[in-house]
Amino acid sequence: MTDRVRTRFAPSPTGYMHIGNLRTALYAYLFAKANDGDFLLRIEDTDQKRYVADAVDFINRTLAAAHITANEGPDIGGQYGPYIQSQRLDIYKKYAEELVEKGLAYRCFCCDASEERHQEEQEGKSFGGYNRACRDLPQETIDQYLKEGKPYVIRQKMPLTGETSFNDVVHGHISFQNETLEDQVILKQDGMPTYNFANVIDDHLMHISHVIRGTEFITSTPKHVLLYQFFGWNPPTFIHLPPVMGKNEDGSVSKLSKRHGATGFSQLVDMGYLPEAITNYVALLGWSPKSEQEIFTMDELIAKFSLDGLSKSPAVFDYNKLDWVNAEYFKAMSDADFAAGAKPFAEDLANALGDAKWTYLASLLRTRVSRYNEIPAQTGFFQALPDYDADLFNNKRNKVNPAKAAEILPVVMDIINTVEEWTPEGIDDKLQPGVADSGIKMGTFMWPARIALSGQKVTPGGVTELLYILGREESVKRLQAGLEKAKAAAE
RNA sequence: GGCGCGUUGGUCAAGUGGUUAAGACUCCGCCCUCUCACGGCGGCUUCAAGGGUUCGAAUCCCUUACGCGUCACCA
Repeated sequence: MTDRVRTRFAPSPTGYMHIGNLRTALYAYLFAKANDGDFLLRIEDTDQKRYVADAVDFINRTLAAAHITANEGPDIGGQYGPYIQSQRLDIYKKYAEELVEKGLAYRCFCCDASEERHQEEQEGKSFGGYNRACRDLPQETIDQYLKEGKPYVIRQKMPLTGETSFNDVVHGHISFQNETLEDQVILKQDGMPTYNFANVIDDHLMHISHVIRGTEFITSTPKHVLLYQFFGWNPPTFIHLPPVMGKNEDGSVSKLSKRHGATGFSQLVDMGYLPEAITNYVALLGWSPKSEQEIFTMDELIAKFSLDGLSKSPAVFDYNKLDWVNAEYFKAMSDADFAAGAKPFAEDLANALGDAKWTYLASLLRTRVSRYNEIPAQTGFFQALPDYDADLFNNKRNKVNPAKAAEILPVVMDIINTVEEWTPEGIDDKLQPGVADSGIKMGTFMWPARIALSGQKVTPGGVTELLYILGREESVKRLQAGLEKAKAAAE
């Protein structure tokens, strides 16, 4: 075999992919591409109990959205397929039998209800482990059981002494005492292989050169290494990634999961984060380009990615930083693209405004939101003037109060009456000189207008922009109502 | 509990025996300004603790603490 770099992403089909999993896929993809290698997708569905319908489709869609494309996989095929483990059962069976024949594995007829045993261990803290009762069964007994049709599993025969070690790219040399290794099941009663077995067989058969996966697999790696030895195969290079953590309510952290809120890739997209931004942020969680650049296209990531930038310690997922990254992408977008992307998040308003005004509004919003779903909160007043309090007319800094507002508002209305062309420029052409003529400071002058127009102190854009978007008729109506409100409050 | 891995500001993180310990996010202040935002400038806050080794340690060694992971016919 050549020394071509080949990596893989091997998820089990649960209908969910949080960004920790996505990151694993991303790094495997980046590393392969950075080295002109192949990246493949393999579905590890050896646990029928956990199988989720359409999960494979979901994984495909997620990877596609993140622009992570496989060279080989269930839908694309490839010369080492099939790429779905449940379709490779005869392969695992063959290799498991080979190990039994070599005396490196054995049939175990104990059939203990492992799930219950596991439960007990978890709760009772009795970390017993399998007692190896069937490890040295006499051949006659085995034949007898087989004839009776007694169900069995196949277990890996671990060495009882010595140690097994391997070199991990991020952690260095790691070794385990063989006596601590359980005679793990490699082939289940139902004929399915376990993860620890199928993984090794497939990685070898698919010529995987670098195994990139989470640290949770580091303790099972010696078992894998032993399996490679049993078969006389060269193990791949191991790269164990530190976990992505989520912040718990009490301030502690733990491995990212659904408990931590919306951390699924698709959930984040639904919130209005751009797939590119999510990928960009995730790339930086646990890997450093060792430069000050933080915004990367996928091609740049591929060009810059290298294993020595991987960190050993867990990283905490931070929405603040994701917001910032996403905002950077917004700032780099064209108004038209932003308007199009934002539309689904404010469908009614966009339709009511029409393309021209919606695009204009979007241009104002583009630097003011860090994800699309912040838009409704900032634009609700365009569709319906909120029932605001006249108290809003008070503003110390600009020396405005309801009485002052009652003086200013009529002037505003007079000015906009003179506007000929209802465009931002046309409005501003009258507004600017009008304010100057009034002798009132700009900030003071605009304050009551903004309140009357929007019913709130903070608006995306200034009065000119609000007037334009609202339209002449609606603007006058709101200014008039504001005047009444200010007058009433001034008395 | 055994085993494994980890620990640089609130978060991400550079740093590999000699640096004023980068940079980014967050937060705060100032400037710009028709509010907000953008942009510009500045500030707060860090080598988990204790022992060594060394002329010199965030960097090397040991111990402790803490965190995470793992001990399934789950992956």
